[in-house]
Amino acid sequence: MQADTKTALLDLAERAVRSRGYDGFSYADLARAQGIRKASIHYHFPTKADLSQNLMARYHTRFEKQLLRINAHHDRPEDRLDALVKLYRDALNNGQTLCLCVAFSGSHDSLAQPVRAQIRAFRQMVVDWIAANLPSTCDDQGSQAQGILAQLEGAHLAARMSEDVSLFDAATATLVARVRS
Amino acid sequence: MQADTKTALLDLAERAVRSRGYDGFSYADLARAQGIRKASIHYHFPTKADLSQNLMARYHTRFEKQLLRINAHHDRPEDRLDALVKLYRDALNNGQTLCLCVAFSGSHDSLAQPVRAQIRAFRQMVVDWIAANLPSTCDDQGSQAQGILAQLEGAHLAARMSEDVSLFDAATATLVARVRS
DNA sequence: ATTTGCCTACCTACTGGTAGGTAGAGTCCA
DNA sequence: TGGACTCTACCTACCAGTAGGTAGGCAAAT
Repeated sequence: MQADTKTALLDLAERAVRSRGYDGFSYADLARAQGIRKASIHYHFPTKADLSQNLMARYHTRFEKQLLRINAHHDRPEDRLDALVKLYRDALNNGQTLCLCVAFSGSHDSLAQPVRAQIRAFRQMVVDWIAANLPSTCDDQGSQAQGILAQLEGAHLAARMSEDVSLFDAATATLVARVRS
Repeated sequence: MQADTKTALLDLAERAVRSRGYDGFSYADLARAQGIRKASIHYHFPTKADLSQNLMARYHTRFEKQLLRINAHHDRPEDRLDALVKLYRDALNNGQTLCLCVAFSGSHDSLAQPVRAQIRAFRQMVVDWIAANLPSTCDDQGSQAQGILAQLEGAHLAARMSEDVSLFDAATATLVARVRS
């Protein structure tokens, strides 16, 4: 089952990047975890850059789908923002993993150019969604959205460092309140 | 000049961690940059964990001093917050480096326990300073402060990924405005 | 018969860390 | 004054282990 192994490898790699960083995991780790040999990983993903691109592409589409689901389930801007915060909260996995985008950002210099572009595109996609779902009374929706995403990602970092999701809650408590006001 | 070399190594290592991450630099890199042999680095800092501890300790005291300087130069809470934002902006080095604390956070699993504790202590120190310098009209100063630090660190990530300091400006534009209101 | 998905076996370069040595400066005692 | 000793700050040479990556083979499925 090619597809199964490939997907399993992506799952393992995603968890690895999000918990240990891009420079913190190796093909050997992946091979061990999946129970196959290192060379077989190269069959599915010739290079680490290639693996990373697949990782980001999948993450992008998956995340975008979740944003659309939020739109489908909630009408009011405040509720949509609430749901976004919850989405990021879940992504934390109890303080064990960062958002893939945040995890990659720390290893900027080690990343291949296409991956960097994908990360920028991902951020822009999320910022655009936030901006579009801000109450129309907000002024300067662009900076508002950038600020909100920054706060969400920073809250991830804080919670990850203490392995404590309550730090995420504390750091985002003001978020929705700010938008409502 | 023992002190000079040791300081130079700390400077190099700090830049390395902040631009490439903890798992993204090696003793060999440092040795090359300083023009001495790898083994000589081990003379000054027996292990990488030891080096990291020195790094964080120095960063903590230096940063704390800068916060005290802000207090000495500004009286109004808004001005102090403004100065803090400027401090983080400068730390970005034009999108080339993260805050040391953020840079370490992504490699959580690779860090020695004492270093993790130092990072948590650093964050707490900054949060306490922010909380203490919030307008007294603010309610829930704890979450406010956590939220502000998160936004600053998230803004760092955004700017780092695009190597563009203007993203930091966009992501922090709402910050002081929020406190003033 | 070819493709798929894995394997063994290997490569070069590098990882953090260690063993043991040495030039030179400073200190201490006679 | 000069020999004995110690300390600093570096060195060469090495260790086991790991990094990402490659060449070529083999069995099963299509």
